[in-house]
Amino acid sequence: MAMPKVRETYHHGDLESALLDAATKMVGADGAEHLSLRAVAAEVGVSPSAAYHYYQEKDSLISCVGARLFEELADFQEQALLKVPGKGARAARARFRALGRAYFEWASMEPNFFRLIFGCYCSADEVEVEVLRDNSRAWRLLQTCLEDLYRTGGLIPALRPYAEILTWSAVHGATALIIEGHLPKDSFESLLDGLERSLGIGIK
Amino acid sequence: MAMPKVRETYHHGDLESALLDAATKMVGADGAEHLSLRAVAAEVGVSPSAAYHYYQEKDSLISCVGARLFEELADFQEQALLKVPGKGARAARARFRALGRAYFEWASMEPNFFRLIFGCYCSADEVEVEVLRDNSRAWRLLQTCLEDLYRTGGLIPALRPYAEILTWSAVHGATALIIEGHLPKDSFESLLDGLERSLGIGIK
DNA sequence: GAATAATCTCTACATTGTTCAGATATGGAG
DNA sequence: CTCCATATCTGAACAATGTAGAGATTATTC
Repeated sequence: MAMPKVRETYHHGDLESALLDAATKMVGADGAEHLSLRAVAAEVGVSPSAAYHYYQEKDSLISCVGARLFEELADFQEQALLKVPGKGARAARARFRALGRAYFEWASMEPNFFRLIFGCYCSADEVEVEVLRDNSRAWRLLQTCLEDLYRTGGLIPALRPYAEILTWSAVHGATALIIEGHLPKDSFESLLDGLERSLGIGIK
Repeated sequence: MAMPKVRETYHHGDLESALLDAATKMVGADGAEHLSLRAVAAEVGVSPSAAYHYYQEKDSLISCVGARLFEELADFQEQALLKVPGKGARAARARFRALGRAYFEWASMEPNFFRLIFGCYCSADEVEVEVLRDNSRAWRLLQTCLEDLYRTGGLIPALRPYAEILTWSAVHGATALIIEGHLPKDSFESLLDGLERSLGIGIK
């Protein structure tokens, strides 16, 4: 564990994001369920109460970490997509795989991040479900990817209406099950194979 | 909150399972992350330390709750299967849907149960993954269901090798996403439709 | 440079998981 | 029936936690 920082100025300068950074790091290392507000404050070199000027309670801080991680996941998927340019069916298929792999790889790198954003700390209210989904960047990435596949003929037309929910559910489910040890790691590639074949993706 | 019990005998009689029962109830109501050992002991009418004769630590108790819930989920799915007898393709297809629905319904009834058994408290070691999966009752239910479908011709043969992982991943993923509010509730039926169509289940 | 606001510290409190010495009851041997 | 070993439970204690509030310290604005 890193030595708690000692600062010279009374005012920290950017305590809010310093707390967020420290909390993010510690969530990755130990899981959100073991995060201690006091430990975060100590790591930043500040008294426990100081945190309450920026976060109403410990759970608010955790939620903010979650919000940031949602963006990071989307970033990671976007980066993966950028490595697969092109407009044809072949490229569309490669993007589909890249998208799924990125999801799984991101989760595998820091399982505690994945657990946080899809666990109880970050669950959405019933009201905002529809809004949330349509505005989520990751969801839109998948949508355009499937639309590309559809246009280039790399997706069975009759399955188009189900492609999004099927893909997202399967990729998310496999990732979650593998991370918690209910499926072996190598089953993710099998899942992708199965998804492609069952959706008729990339049939030559 | 129920009044803490007061018992007359010094020895409780069946403290181990009483603690398990109380813990299970409280996990359902408040989530495993908010479970308090002291509260469980108080509910049973016993001092906090008494629990340590049966569970090494708080997390052991939680894990035991999880183990019981795994069985309950399998029971629930078995019950759902019993309502759909028959040997033909039609029955096999109905069982397939019943299995998926049971999974989702069980999780919807008590989301905190689902969160517990598929969260960090119940994750399996890497070593026991293979053993665990093959010995899991729920997994075998799905296996025989898909085998029935395959034999009766209600499943595209080329997809047979992928059917299990695809189905489990998709059903689990959709359930998890819906429970945490990332997908609307009614999308589960769409998912089942999509799964059936993409696997070629029940094509007349 | 003085008043006001923002930022941070200190102390305090209730609650938690956990430990351990000791109290209490139970079951079996004589 | 009695006594003793053993299983079972209690009580007090400890360190750590989240959080509240009063006060100290620095920044900002006029």
